[in-house]
Amino acid sequence: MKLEDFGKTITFMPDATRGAVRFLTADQLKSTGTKNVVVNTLHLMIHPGSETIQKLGGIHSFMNWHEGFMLSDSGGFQVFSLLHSKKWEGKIDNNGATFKSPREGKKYVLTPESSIEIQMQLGTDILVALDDCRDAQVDRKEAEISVERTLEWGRRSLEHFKKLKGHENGKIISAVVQGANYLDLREYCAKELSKMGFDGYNFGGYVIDSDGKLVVEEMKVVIENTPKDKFKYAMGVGKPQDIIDAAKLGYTVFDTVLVTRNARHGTLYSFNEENLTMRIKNAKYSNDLFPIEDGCDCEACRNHTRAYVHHMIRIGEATGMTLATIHNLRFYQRLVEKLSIEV
RNA sequence: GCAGAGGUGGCGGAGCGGUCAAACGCACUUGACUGUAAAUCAAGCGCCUUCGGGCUACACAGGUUCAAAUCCUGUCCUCUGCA
Repeated sequence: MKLEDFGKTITFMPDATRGAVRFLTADQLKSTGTKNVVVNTLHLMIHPGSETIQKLGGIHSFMNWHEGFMLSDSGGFQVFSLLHSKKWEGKIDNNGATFKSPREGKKYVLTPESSIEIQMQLGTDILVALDDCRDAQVDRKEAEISVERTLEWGRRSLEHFKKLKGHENGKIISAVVQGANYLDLREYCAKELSKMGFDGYNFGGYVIDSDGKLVVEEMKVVIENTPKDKFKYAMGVGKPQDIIDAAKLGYTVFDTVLVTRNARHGTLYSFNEENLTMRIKNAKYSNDLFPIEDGCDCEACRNHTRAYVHHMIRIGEATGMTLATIHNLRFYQRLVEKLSIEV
């Protein structure tokens, strides 16, 4: 597939935040039908460092992943999940964000320019402009700050991308639309970013409200106010139903941590279950000889019983997490295949 | 046999007169996780309940006390040292 066709069909990208989809080897990931994956700028910047990855031949080669494209998230989500939520010390101003890693006590600075620089060094194909990500329900004033900063950081990111000849080097760049749950701010942010001319537009912010519902109205506004011929990426979306709903709106690119994290925690997906999920750790599966999902062609379902996966996960054996992750990712790829046929 | 230590909920292990249905782990039951500081986190976990509370419990049997898992006596077990 050519990079200009990215997002023309629905794609689900697992998160390999620190350079691996947790508990899977590249071959195992490949077996799930996964093509494109997401890595994280901040986490790879801290370990092992973007220069190191560059010296080692780039992230594709480092991870031995050649099935599809790699997208690097800018670190904007960590501005929200680590700094705004005060899990890490640091500060955010109009120039950028400073993260103090509690593990090494070392400071890391992410500016629009440095984020792009790092992403170029990583060697990913699809870059993301740095943004100031916020919760879905921040107050109006905070949302306005977030939008203005995201616009300015978007402008600077794009400028730096061009300066480093991103397109000439075979890369594309997307921008993130912020605005929390204020529809007019979403519209404003989308329109302003669109004027700048990015290759794709991402719906950013925390994608679910306090009731756990996908913020559909906000997502719709962003679709309506960004160029039709550019890909739309719903960052962090989501539960199977959320992906179905977002795809109906026009989003074609998805990633979420839920698939793999749920797998590790024992929540598995199945089209045979009423709400599409089953909790494999539940006592009732302890002597169940059926596969996780009848009809699934993944390694876990072809070779193992629910009882086995139940046991492996309960005793904390890594094999259980691996099998569960393989199954959940295969489920998502099958989900996306179904959606592509319907769309 | 002698000397010492001890017997607490499914297990390990606190408590050593009242605030103890009993800390803290583990196990168990259920739930949550949405651009990953998550192999994490939360709730429940004697029995009954109209959710106010009630009942039975800390080896067993007695006793002291207003009050005992906690103090005393006896019985039965377990472990460690010495013979």
